[in-house]
Amino acid sequence: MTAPVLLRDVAIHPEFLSRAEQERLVADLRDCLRVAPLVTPVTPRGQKMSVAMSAAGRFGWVTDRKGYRYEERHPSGAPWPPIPDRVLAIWEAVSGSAQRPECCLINWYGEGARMGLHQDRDEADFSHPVVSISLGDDALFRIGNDRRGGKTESIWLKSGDVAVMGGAARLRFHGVDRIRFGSSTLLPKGGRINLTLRVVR
DNA sequence: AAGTTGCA
DNA sequence: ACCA
Repeated sequence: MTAPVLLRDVAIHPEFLSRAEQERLVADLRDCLRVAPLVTPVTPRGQKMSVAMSAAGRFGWVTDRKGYRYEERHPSGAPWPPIPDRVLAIWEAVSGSAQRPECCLINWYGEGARMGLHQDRDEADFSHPVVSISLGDDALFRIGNDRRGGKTESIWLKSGDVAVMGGAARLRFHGVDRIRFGSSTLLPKGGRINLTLRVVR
């Protein structure tokens, strides 16, 4: 395990997960997605997002014409599946938080998918970090400031990297500018899965 | 409002 | 690649 890299107060653990661990995680996630299939979310302004989304845990983050919020059920009406133990173990290893995450957002990036600069601020307590796990294709991650505007910095995240956004990084605007589609062999059809773990209440 | 585009 |  390599020492964490700091980028604008985000602690990035390169290659935190071995290839075998990544493969086991992907198998767990396939089980989750059978219960809670990926959906293409719509923003409150009616624009389709380019990422496909699902979740595990008590709460899932959702967006539609009504707004951004946490919901206890998938849009189908079914409860979200539990967060896999292997995912919880990563949180316990890096978060420094005594509380367990209540949401594991599952974002799937296909070719050309992006995530615009945004803040994670739909949670009640910002003293808990957000933990982000990268699986599959490389992603160009960008991080800025607590408010829109100003300088930003970017880094390529690779499969198995784990990023912790806590403290000064917790409310920074961040996003994904680009995916190097096909750069990893983890997912046979290509693409990237990002897991974000959060304490919601 | 977690998007999109045009321009430096 | 980056920003308004």
